[in-house]
Amino acid sequence: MRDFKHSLPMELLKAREAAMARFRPMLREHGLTEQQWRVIRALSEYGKIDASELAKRSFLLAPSLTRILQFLEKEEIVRRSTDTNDQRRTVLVLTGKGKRIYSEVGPDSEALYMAIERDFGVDKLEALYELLTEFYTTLR
Amino acid sequence: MRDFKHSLPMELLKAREAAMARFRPMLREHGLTEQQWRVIRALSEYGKIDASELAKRSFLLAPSLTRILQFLEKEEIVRRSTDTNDQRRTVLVLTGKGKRIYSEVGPDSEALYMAIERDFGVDKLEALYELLTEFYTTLR
DNA sequence: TGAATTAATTTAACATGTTAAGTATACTGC
DNA sequence: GCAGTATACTTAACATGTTAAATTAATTCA
Repeated sequence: MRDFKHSLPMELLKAREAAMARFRPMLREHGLTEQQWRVIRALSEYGKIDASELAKRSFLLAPSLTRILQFLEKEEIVRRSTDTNDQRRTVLVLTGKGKRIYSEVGPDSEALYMAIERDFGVDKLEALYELLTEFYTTLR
Repeated sequence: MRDFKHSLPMELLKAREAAMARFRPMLREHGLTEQQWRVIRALSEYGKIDASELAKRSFLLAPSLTRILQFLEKEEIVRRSTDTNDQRRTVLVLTGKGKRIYSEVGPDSEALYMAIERDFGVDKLEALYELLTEFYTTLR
């Protein structure tokens, strides 16, 4: 039987956890979870998009996104409206508050990325990105 | 601001999800979650160990492990006892049923690993393991 | 056109992730 | 030997992950 140390999902989890251990405290300072930040970031980059698109961009399952949007709407970080051409669709945008939060968290996030690049090396980080992308592209 | 496509935690998540998408249906057939399987696997490899050790081996936080062990004990997959030298510690072992489950799931898991090796390439998979290990070792 | 099907989102139910607080036992130094 | 501290879990509370089912609005096609 394969050595437990070579459990691929667990190794990916460990790497992810090592990264998140750096980001999580910073996000917590801003009162956000990782997933809420992913949604804010996606909305900031892609502007006005519907929930399906947002789910893809932020890599969240629909039920998770539903709950997160309920929270973000309550906090007045996002605003929702109904697509006029397709009433099944919800369209999301960042509010002023949402944009302000993005502009506050963004630089902190960027600083942590640069620290990771410094510690691990830009070249190796690029190689890792490359392998990861190739991996999940191949497996699909 | 960094391109959203270069979000490291998300890329790691995507890779992990691509792998789990293959394992999850198989585990479901056996009535297990990924985490329950990690616990069974760790107990099978390391024998009789206490909860702290088990948490480390299966990479689970203590509260998650507590709940998982409650489930596995109810299902009579693991048996718990108290360490005689340190009554704070819980010691876990697989039951006969637990060992049987391990022997049934193990080969299915192995087959999926071999399929991944075939699709992605053993060499690249090794390189990925290498980079991942180096990454989380460096970041700690 | 209207019944059947498909698509977008939500709800439900249960498992796990995450942080903080609680409980019981062991250890340490005076 | 005992007060104070540390350790090993467990519980609590809330957020997210995962699957299935429900709801509502579009689409299809006989």
